[in-house]
Order: sequence, then structure tokens, then C-alpha cells
Amino acid sequence: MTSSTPSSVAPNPEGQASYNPTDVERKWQERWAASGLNSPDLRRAERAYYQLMMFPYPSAEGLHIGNVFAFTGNDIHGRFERLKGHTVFEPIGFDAFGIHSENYALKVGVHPMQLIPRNIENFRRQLRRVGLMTDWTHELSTTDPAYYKWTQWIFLQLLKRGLAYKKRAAVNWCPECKTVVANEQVINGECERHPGVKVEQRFLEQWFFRITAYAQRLLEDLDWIDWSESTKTAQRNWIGRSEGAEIVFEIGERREEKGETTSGKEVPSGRGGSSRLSPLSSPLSVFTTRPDTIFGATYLVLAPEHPLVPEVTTRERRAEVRAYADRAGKQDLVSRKVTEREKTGVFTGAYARNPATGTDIPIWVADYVLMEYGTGAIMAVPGHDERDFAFATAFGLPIVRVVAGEGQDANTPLAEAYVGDGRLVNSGQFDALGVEEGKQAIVSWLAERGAAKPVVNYRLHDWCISRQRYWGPPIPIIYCDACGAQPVPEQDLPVQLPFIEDFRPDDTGVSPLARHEEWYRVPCPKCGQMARRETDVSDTFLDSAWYFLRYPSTELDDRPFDAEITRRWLPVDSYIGGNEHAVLHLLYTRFITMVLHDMGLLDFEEPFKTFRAHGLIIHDGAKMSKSRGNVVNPDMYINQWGADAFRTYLMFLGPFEEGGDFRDRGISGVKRFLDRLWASVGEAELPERSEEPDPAVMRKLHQTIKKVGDDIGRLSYNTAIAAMMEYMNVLRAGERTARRAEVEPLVQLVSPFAPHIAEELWEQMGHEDSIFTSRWPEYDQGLVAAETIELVVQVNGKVRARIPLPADVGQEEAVAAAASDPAVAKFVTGTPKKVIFVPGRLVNIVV
RNA sequence: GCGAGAGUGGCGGAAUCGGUAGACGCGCUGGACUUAGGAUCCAGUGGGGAAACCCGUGGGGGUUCGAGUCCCCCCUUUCGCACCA
Repeated sequence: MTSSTPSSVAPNPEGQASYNPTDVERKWQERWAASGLNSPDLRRAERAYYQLMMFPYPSAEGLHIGNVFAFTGNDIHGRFERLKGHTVFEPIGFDAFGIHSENYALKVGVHPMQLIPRNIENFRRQLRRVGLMTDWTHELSTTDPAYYKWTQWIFLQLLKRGLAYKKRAAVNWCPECKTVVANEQVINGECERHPGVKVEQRFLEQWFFRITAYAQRLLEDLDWIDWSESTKTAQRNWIGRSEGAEIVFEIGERREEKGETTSGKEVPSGRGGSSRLSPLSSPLSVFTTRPDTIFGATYLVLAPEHPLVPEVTTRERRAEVRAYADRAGKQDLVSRKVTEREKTGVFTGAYARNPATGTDIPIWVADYVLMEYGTGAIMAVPGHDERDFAFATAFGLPIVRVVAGEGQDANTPLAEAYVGDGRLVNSGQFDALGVEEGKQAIVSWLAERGAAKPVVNYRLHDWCISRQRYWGPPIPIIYCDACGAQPVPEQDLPVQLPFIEDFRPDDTGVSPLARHEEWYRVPCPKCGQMARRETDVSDTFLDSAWYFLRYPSTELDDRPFDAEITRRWLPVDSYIGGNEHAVLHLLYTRFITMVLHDMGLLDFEEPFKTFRAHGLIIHDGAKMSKSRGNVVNPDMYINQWGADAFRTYLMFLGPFEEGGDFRDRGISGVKRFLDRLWASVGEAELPERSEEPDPAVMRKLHQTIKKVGDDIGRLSYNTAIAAMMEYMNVLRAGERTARRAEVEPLVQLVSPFAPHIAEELWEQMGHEDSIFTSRWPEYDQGLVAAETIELVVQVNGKVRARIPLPADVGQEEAVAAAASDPAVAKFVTGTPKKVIFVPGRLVNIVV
């Protein structure tokens, strides 16, 4: 046992001015590891508390200061909960699959199977130095076959439940990278890594998860889960629920050209019965959130990819429409959606009958309508939609006002789209209704004739999980000519990712695994005929969607997670991470949890009881970046100042949930504080100093205990540290030296922030067990309340005096004391008009 | 454009319920100790003014006995999302 080995740490008599963090920190890190202090017995633990931090991607650059900041904030909360009596589980792992690692491996020419273990080892070394309360016996990596076996298993469960399906979908294709690139990697239509190279659109067969089936539940639970409000808002926006209606339009070719509606500014009469439509296709459905404006719908627009486009287009217009659709199809997916782009489009030659007005309105094809939202078709109301207005203006289509706002009427000209509230006009029997009443009335009116129904739409799309890449878990599917797509039997999992030298993607649009026949040729699990494995791998976000379930059960290889352990430890009590994952990771995790819940494998459907987003660290007022040369290397600071000072400074430089500015000079103040703590304990331990504590100091101590505890609870670490510093200033005011009873609880308060020095001082004070097996000090409510106050005296709201008085002074007494103060009396002439008394705080005399 | 934040001394930041603006720290000034100081300790430190006092939380209005905090308008800025009908 380490306690019997001679300590390399110098003793602390005479209150040495400073201590050597290197020795202290090494000593305690070794001791924690040897004693298993941070590895709770997960099967038996009482008062279980799961303290989770988003696991890092193990980059080659090593631990980023942002990681240290986040991990430290997480650790402080975990250590605090432990001192409050919980058994805390604080695991760690590595999110090591994905395009990030793969691209880096390609760049340096090292195989990811060699690179990743190296990076992870470096991360481990750096993380250990930070002094986290990590349970290293439950470490995991998403690249471990023992882990991704269960990632593949989850895929199969979704498949079984009809929540995984395959379809052709558009992707961004960089001809230079010879691979699919994410939307985020497309800049101005060009590849991020190949400026000047236009990204193209390609269509590939891809696997999807039906997350949209859970859209409503994902939205509703946001009302009760205890998460950062900013994160919940981001999720609500991402899910993007809109209520509206689907409206059906009869479509056809025009036979008679009376009552022209496509030229001039004339208002459609609403009685356009003179023309006749000969049907070209089945009726067309559009989605709108503004059914109230249907009397102003003067044309229809289809997305270029809409399946009815060929049917709808008349023979004369066919060539032009096809050319337009082809051009739109080639464009990359990002620049297609730039708002400022000029509107383009082409007339199909066909017309639709407006079910409200009976008028025939032209059908256009334009790329400002997106196939992936709603029905891929819209009714255009240029009078009340900015995009439709711009389009109608560009192509000379009629613009009709059907909503009149304050001070407007049916004839007020429209210089731009009016999107505000108001009353319906030019809308037949619905005139004078408000916008909201109008929506309801018009939808029910149309619904009677089968022309409309209320519909809810979501912006959320199904989750595409296919990646035509190498560095991920192979999707466990086998394609057989006879039997079709077959799931890999569960007992055959994992489908191991093979080691291949040529993991670089090429321009075939399929994964590098598709070049390895020896790997993908396998017998069909159903009929035994030779068949072919799926060569795509799954998205990294699937790896990270369930890792928190695995941590407590890492030693099991026959199931993803143990039911009993899971009941004891989950859902996660406290989850902390960056807001860059506000939507994707955090939404996918919730989705997978709900699915597992519906399968009866989990008794909760929300994975994280509380989630708090931490802030970002900048350096000397600027974002850290390699090109700026201001990237902070944690090793350097830990070498120079010690992990304790580094941790404490990171938590001191700003509010944890907002981040802050790292300035090198700032650390010295925190280091000085720890040195003063060290000196105080040394002095207090001298025999001649073990006097009775000072009651005034004890009062301050109890106030500090309360404040620090409250602050840690709401992650207000910077103010907790400030409070401890303030107490230190009282403790050592003037030439004063601290007494033992005054300083011992302070060591406990400091321990979540600076665990090593706290352990060392705790030991010096004669304790044999770790400080983290002790209990957080209780504060005395009677001492917390101030005995005397400085009553603020205002005259007309201006501070004129501060008078020391007992805290419980009554109004009469307080006012009398105030009035007799010369500085106050000077401003009070005659009888006051009014006197405000706030007990324990102030008196305001109004004259 | 839409959504969510932020704007307070020379700097990082406090002010939890509408009640002392500037806690705590950095930096700076002066002093003590010292062969020495980039160590330690003590005192001071929003601006103006000799003082009494006056002014001060991005700008302008308002509510209130009282506003950094609440309401309206505007400016700047960070981060998301971006033709979602």
C-alpha cells in the first residue's frame, strides 16, 4: 500500500510559502489508482449518481484546453456529489471512429488502426494528469469490436422494428476527394478541401433511420426534461413543427384560353368557369401553413425533382422543363439553398384549378421549392410570402392582396409581400375574418369537398446513417440475389472491420471495402448462396448515440448492457457537454433511447435527467486556432503551475456555462491562493497555534460553506472560487494566522477544484482516509445570517449614509437612526413624503 | 433573413427576488522586508473634484420611492439555422 512508502513530498512545517505541485500530484494520482478509490462497485452501490461528460474524439493533437475545461467542470460536480454522500460513477471513453480520424490518417499516411491507439494512449496520459475522478476500469472506445458489435446490434433492432430502411438519396460529391462530403464541407458550391472544385450532386442508395416517426415525442419531452434552455430551443427549431394543411389541386391542360390569368395584374374573378381543364395527371397536393391566403394563390410551383413534373409538363414545354430540372439536379445541395439567389424557374404549360376561386392558375417548376419538405409542391401566394413575391415579380405573375393589416384595405397596393396579421379581403365569404379564424374556416370549407385536410409537418428529416467510407462499423447487412437484403444473424456479430492497406476512397462512390472481395463475399445467411456484404459503414453519431448505456456494463460480452445495473445507474444524473452537439448527437441519443425503451429494454425514454452546456474558451481575447498560433497546450501549463492551479484557474476565468478568456497571467492569482492555503494549514498545525477559533471568522466560514455549495450546485464555479478567496482574505487578514477549525473545512471546500493539494493537506492534518471519503461540511444556519448589517440610507433614491445596525432592526428604529445621521439630515428638510423600509437592507426617504 | 445569447473599470469578470454597481482575480501605484526580486507581506486603485459633492453598467425613451436588472425603439457583437412554404 502506498501509505507505507516514504513520501517524496516535503513536509509542511512553518507554513512554507509555496509547495511543489509536481510531487504532490504524482503521489496522489498513484494512490488513487492503487486504491481503486474512483471505481465504485456498480452492482452494490447505494445512492448511485452517474456523472457523465461527452466523450472526446482522440485527435492527434492531443487534449485540447476546451476538453480540460469541460472535463474539469464535470469532475468538480462529480466530486461534490460524492462529498454529499453519493456513490459517483464518472467514466471516460473515446469516440474514435469517423471521418475526422480517417481524414487525418489519410493526410499523414498512417493507418487509423495504428494511429488511433497511439492517440488514445496520449489522451489517457494527459487526462490522468488533470486529476479527474475517472473510473478507468470502465473505459471504452467506439472502435473496439466489443463495442461496435452492439452498435451493429442496435442497427438490427431498428431494422426489425421497421425503423431502418434503404432509399436513394442525393449526396454531395467532390470529384477531387472522390467521395461524399457533408453539407458543412461545401463552401460556395466548392469543396472545403479543394477550392475551385465544384461539388456535384449524386444519387446513392443509403440506409436511413426513421427518426421522423418520433418527431412529436422528441418535441413533447422537451417540455419537462431539465436541460439548458438554449439546447432545448435549438432542438425545437431543428424538429421544426409547423401546423397547416394539405390542399388538393386538379391539374390539366387548358383547352380554351378565355379569362386569361397569366398576364397582366387582373384579379382572378373567383368564377373562372369559362375554361376547361383536360386532366394530365392525378391531382396534386401542396402543403401550406397559410390556407387562409388561398384566394391569393395565383400559381403553383413544383420542385424540379417532383415525380409529377414529367406528367404535368405539356409537350411543347417538355424540352425546356427537362433542361431546367437537369441543371437544378446537378447543383450541389448547399448553394441550391442560398436565400439571396435570384429566383429561377420555368412554366410547365399546365394549369391547376384553385379550389377556392375556381380559377385556373399556371404551374411552374422552380428550385426554390424543395422536394424534401412538405409535398415538394406549393401554392404560391405572392401577396403574402416574400419568396413567392420575388418569383412573381421576376416572371410577371399576378399578385393579389388577401390580407389587410392595420390601415390597409383590399385595394392597398403591395410593394412587398405583407406577412403580418390582419383581416381577410378579396376572399369571398371569408372576408373580414382574422388570419387565424380564416385558416380554420377555409380548411373546413375545403375539407367538406375533400380538397383539404389539416396536416402537421416537421423540418426534421430521417437520419441518413450510411457512409461510403472505411473508418466505421460495417453495416450488418448481406445482399443475396435470391433473398434480397438480409440482416447478419445476431450471433455472427460483430462484422469486423478488416485491416486494409488501401483505405483511401476512390471515385466509384462506394466504400473502399467494396474493393475487397475476400471480405464482402459471404454466403447468404438464409439460403447459403454466395452473397455480398453491405460495404458502407455507419455514421459516427450512431456510435455515440448509446455509449452512456455501455459504460456501466463494459465487462459484459453477451449483451449491450445489463438490465439490473442499468436500473440502478440510469438515466444519467448529470450530463455535461458542448452546445455544438445541441441538435445532432443529443437528438439522436434521445431517439435511440426511445426506441430501446419501446422495445422494453429500458424503463426510461429520456437518457439524461439534466444536461448543461458548457461554454467555450478563447485565448487572449481570440478564438484558438493553429494559424493564429494561440492554441493552449495543457501539458505546458500543468508542468509550470500544476494541475490543481490549472484546473482552478480554468474554472475561475469565467462562468462555466459561458466560457471565458484564458490569459496566461491570470493563473498566478489562483496559484497564490493555493500557496496561501498550503501555508495556512502549515501554520495551523503548529502546536502553539491550536487556539480557539475566532467567532467572526467562523461566521464567515459558515457563510462560505453555504455559498460554495450553492454555487457548485448550479455550476457557478467562478463565484465559488471567489468566495473561497474572500474567506482566505479574512482568514489571513493583516498578520493573522489561521486556526485549525477555521482552515480544515476550507480544505474540503477546495477539494473538488484542487483535489491533489486537498488530499495532501488533509493527510497533513492527520486524516488517514481520502478526503473524498469525508462528508461535505454542514453550515450552521444561525451563523450564516449576518448579525449586524450596514443599513443603506437613501434620500430620493440616492445613497447618503451607511449605518451599522443589528440585522433584525425594525423600521422605526432604523428610520430614527437614519434621520439622526448628519449626512442624511442635510438632505431631509421638513417632513418626508414617504419612507420605504426594506428590512435588513435599506431605508429610502422621499422628500 | 430567422432563432438564441452578450454588451459593466486598463483587463477577466461579480451583483441569485427591482434595493450599497464594480465582489474575486489580473494589472497598476505606493510602502515593508531584502545583496537581489518576475518571491512574500501591507495599503490604495471606476471617472471628475481640494472638498462638499457630481457623473457613471452600448445609445435613446419609459415604468418605479428606487433600474445593470422590467417595458419600447435603436446600435454593436458572438453562436446556431439558413428558400422549410
